[in-house]
Amino acid sequence: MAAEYCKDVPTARNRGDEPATGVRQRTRRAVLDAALSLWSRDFSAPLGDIADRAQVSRSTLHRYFPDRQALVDAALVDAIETIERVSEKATANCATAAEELDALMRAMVDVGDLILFLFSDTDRFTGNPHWDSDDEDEQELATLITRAQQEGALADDVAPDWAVGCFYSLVFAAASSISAGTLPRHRAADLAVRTFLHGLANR
Amino acid sequence: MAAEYCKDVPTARNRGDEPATGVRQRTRRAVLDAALSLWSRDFSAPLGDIADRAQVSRSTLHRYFPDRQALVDAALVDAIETIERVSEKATANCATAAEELDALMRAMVDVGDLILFLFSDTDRFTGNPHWDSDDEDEQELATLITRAQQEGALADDVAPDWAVGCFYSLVFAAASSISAGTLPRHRAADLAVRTFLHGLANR
DNA sequence: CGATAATGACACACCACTGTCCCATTTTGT
DNA sequence: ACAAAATGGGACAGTGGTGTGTCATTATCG
Repeated sequence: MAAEYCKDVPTARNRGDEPATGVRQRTRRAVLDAALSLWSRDFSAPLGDIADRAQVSRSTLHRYFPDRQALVDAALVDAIETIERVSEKATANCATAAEELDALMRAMVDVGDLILFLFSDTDRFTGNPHWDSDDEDEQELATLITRAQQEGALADDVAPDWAVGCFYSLVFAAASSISAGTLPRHRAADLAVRTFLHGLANR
Repeated sequence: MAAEYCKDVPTARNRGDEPATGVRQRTRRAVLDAALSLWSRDFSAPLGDIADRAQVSRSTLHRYFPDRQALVDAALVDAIETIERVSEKATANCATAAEELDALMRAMVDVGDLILFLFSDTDRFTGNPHWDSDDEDEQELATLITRAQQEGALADDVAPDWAVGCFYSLVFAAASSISAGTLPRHRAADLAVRTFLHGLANR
């Protein structure tokens, strides 16, 4: 018999990248959300659990994402896209670098699950072709921090690498507090911003 | 035939809790260290990998820890014990609460792998009978923070819960930087302490 | 040296997750 | 109402981690 079998339905690659009309786009989104939601807490969560969370059969999940790796990749790019979109929107009209850091951190806290997914296990995506997109973001954050140092908002003698790691860690902490119900969202964001800006400010 | 079979050798429970002479104690330690080292980065690491890291056959590993859960429990209590011991030693002769926080954070950074193991996945040990021991530590840290607030070293309007989470997050960040080779140990510890104390200080 | 302790190397059976395939059923759009 | 699209629900084999057990070999200690 012939070589390629058209499986049963889509996979988004079986069709010529048409915008993925209504239904398909929605279930795809549901699966991605479920994956991000579960994998942000436990990356070893099986596909069956994700399908359940997405209220979809495992069959359907496999139709959209042939294997686990495909879903991982898709979740990765989706998370990065969302973060970039949210970040850009949040820092649209900021005067100073400090303001920008403030807004950026609050935006990150709002999508804390994605941060957890991306950074809770550093070498989870090493070697993934899509991971580069995020390196750019980190670089962008590093330059933003340098700018804040030049403006005097942050101390000069702080290693930018530390500032970046510190930034994400505090977002992480805030997101954890929120998801654990320890602190209300706005309060957690306030504290994270305050801790970051004061902690790295000039003495 | 009788009920219980003595397996092949120890398990530490088959014998009457004698101090576990030389060899046994050493291999047990090697396995625990391997488990903590691997699980601190990837909790789904299989027992075979741990046995390899400990330079021990999987058979031997199972002789010391009958099943995965037993090793998890043992690693948990061992990590907690180490942390408590190190903490106590570090904060032995501190005058102020701020000094104590400083020393405590540096001590935590030194055993960063254990912190990663314990806190990288919050609900990893929920329901574990041995997990309580650590709750006490967190409580102790909370009271220490309250004391620092009374002494004026930390701001009053900071929620103790946040301070605790923030404390561990910064330790986490420092440990990550060190293990990634981004920063030398002492530098990372300095920055973490500085960020914490300044970040939560009065304005 | 000799007895016991400790280990290594396998061979299994078991189970959960994965990926594939098929077919019946429901939903969507015309 | 009708055809195509989308889904659900299985059955199935492959795979990797786990736990148990046996036996031969090595290390340790009296």
